[in-house]
Amino acid sequence: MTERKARADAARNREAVLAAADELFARSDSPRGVSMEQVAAVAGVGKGTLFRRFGDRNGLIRAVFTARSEAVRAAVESGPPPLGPGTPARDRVPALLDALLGFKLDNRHLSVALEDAGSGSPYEAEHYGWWHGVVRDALAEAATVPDPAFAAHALLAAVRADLVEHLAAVEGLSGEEIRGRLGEYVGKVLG
Amino acid sequence: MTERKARADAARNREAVLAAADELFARSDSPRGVSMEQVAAVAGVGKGTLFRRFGDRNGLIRAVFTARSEAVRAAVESGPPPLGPGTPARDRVPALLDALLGFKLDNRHLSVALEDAGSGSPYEAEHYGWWHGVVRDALAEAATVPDPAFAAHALLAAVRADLVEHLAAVEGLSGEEIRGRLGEYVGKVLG
DNA sequence: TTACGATGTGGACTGTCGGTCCGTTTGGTG
DNA sequence: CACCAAACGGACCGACAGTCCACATCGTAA
Repeated sequence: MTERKARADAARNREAVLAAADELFARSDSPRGVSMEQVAAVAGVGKGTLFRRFGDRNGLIRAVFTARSEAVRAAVESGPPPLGPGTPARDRVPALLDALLGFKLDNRHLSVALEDAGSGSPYEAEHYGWWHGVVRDALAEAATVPDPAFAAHALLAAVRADLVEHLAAVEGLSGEEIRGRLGEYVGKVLG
Repeated sequence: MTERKARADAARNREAVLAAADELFARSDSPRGVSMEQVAAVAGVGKGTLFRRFGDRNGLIRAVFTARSEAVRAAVESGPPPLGPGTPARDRVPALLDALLGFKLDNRHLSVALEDAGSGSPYEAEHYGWWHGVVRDALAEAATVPDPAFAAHALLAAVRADLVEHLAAVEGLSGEEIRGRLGEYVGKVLG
């Protein structure tokens, strides 16, 4: 029964690393410009600690991403309409995609870093599976599209981080403009 | 006027490198598993030569990709309907996307390698700009969608290499199944 | 309070890889 | 055949992900 309590310094370090990584990814132009050594240094922690806690580079990025996206996830899983469950499917699909887009706009660097993903496609990340499931189910319930699973993939692809980044940075669209266009597009797909 | 003729060995080496890279990308599971040194070795060429000809890793991948996609490009630019110009826009859009999907299915490794892209998003590659232009124009002509530029991005996103790879490898769909679903989806978008 | 061992720590070290540099070779030209 | 720009190749460099292990620290039980 004597379960050793987790050490306090470990938790503190974990937070420090998460904060440092978040910070650095936000500052750097390209996620590849951020090295693990930098993260460790800024967090005031040794490299060994970093790898012990997060396994590898991807693990770290995923951890930061997960922490950041907790709020949206909660809103979708148990928030009020139109995002939460119990919304008419027809209205929920656009709301879901808009929320995801909003999140990516607010966390561009981080999202790009995650999809950059080193090895392993974004489609292996558990968070993608989760979004796909939610959107697919909503589409199925709306029943306006022949193959909900495929349509969910296709719609999610329309808000991929690097596309969003391109629209914002290269084509110079504002967040609101992108949201508007996505909304129209989703409307068209829903028929 | 005395223009020196290009050296024959240079051309030969260029081809050797292209072939070696193609080969290696096809064999390897992940594009990152292929190093420049390997390519050089298989091509029977020094590393210096490799970099002199192609600039950097991305340059090499782009060159291989460009060489491979010459045929599709030609078919779109000056081939017979429904791919070539002079096709009713309403029919051309699905044909374009199907052709692009077909190409990616036939060249999965290479396409993934290109989108992997090291630094720099796929949206910076000139070939993306070209496809986007063609699809956008066709959509504009068809006039069934409010914002052709955005819709073109969204539709092209639906055939991104890593998504196609995921559908094929993880979800186990055959090429024909993917084509079918994409066709339905495009139909829905065109309204 | 103290002694002890599980847990955590940090940074030196390693292997790999992209990219550069430069002395040498080679193919075309006159 | 002599010449030289173009092409070559591989030793070399710096950076970085990931490993390893001697050492420090926290929580526990006596």
